[in-house]
Amino acid sequence: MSTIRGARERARIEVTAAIKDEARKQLAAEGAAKLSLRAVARELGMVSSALYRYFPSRDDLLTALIVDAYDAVGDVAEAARGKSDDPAATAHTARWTAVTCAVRGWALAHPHEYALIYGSPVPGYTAPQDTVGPASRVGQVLIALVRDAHRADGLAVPPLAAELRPEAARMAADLAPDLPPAVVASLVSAWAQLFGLISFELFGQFNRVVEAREQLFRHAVHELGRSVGLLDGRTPARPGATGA
Amino acid sequence: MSTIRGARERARIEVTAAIKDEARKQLAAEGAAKLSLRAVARELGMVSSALYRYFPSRDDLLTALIVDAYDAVGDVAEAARGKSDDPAATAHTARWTAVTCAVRGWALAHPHEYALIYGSPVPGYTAPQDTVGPASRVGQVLIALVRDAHRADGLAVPPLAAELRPEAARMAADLAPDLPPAVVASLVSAWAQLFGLISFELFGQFNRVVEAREQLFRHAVHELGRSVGLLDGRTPARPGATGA
DNA sequence: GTCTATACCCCGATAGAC
DNA sequence: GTCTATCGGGGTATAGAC
Repeated sequence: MSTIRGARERARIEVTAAIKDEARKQLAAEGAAKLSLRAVARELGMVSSALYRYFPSRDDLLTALIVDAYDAVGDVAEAARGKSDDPAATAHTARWTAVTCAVRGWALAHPHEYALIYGSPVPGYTAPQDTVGPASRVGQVLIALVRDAHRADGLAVPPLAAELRPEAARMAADLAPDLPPAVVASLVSAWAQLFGLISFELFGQFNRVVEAREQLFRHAVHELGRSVGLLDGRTPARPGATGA
Repeated sequence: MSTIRGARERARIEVTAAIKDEARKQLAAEGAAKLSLRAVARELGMVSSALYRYFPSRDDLLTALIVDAYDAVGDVAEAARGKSDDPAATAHTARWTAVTCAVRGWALAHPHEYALIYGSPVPGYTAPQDTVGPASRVGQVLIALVRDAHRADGLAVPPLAAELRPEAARMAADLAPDLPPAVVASLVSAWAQLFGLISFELFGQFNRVVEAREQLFRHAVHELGRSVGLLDGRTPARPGATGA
């Protein structure tokens, strides 16, 4: 009996995966707004009403795709933090570059899933609570990376406008109490700016403007790394530098 | 007879405007992917086939909305460049802040039109040539602003990675031959990063993360201004500075 | 868990009368 | 330039048989 239930569950998992795979194909063809259970069923040789046993509504399927996409890019970012281009474990800028380039690489390889999570919100769809954990993973990787750098080499703490000080303190308390508030504020900015670079490339704003996109990206994220205080070999010798 | 033609043309312009206004409302409710001529006609008390006298297809209506949106944000940016917060005409960072804040303000006031032009591309729609001019206007404003600063006070030319040098030269030749290539490359990056900040705020990535969004934005764009070489009062005294 | 059938909607686009 | 009518699609979701 347990084997029967096991077999049934296995089948269910397989069909669920097939539905999501087909849905991802449709995402590419028609976009998230037009994702339809019927079309997925048709392509799978099923009838639409059968899908409702797997996903109670179109929005639930969409949520599953969103969670999967956040997890996929989160996996890629975490893996890239583990192995950097540079063998020296202390080369934190190399890791910063590795993580940001890995995120860009995933986005270029999965443009429609990227658009699903970092593009315009799907009209009429409101993300349930299930998505907030996965959505934070790339940010967590960046925080962890900067934290490592802070502990090992210190950071060149960036300047912080007076009007931003309370918010920086609040964000730091929320996100990384062990980091200087100015670093956390710059990191949140850098996080948004990083995805700005990727989105412009992916969404066509760089058409007829930028050709060597990887070079521009690497240059920009290198500067972003500096903006959050990463030192890339230089010893601080600047007033704001913090020790390990 | 000329008055008749005038009246007809006036009526045509008014109906065209009414169609676009209603289409913009639908953009907000359903998103660009689901924009439908039929729904627009229904809401206007017309029949769908009548709309085809004004827009030969759904995509043509979409194109008109896209061009209008680019022109609207372009207008706002150009106006903000004219009048800055700071009375001193040479306060180029103040103008930089004014322009970027104006763009953000327009985006917050018109989130769906913003999503139409800076969000995920509409599936199945390819932008015709008509959009490329209007699409470049904000970028042109930023270039003009930096050019003014360059002529008046000089710029602190940012560092330029060797691998980016050819592309920077190419972009400079295309976009602003009178500016140092390193400045042009940084400006293109800053342009993308600026919209990254706005998109994250608008598309919900800052939910539960950033509260004082205007303060964070102002801080970030101030740093972006520095990254392209704006001096904000400081005299350069740095090796890369260029005179007027 | 899959099927058929159904209720009740939506769309783009065109033809031809007025 | 607006209308009716039409072609030929599309969709979500449920009921009920098997």
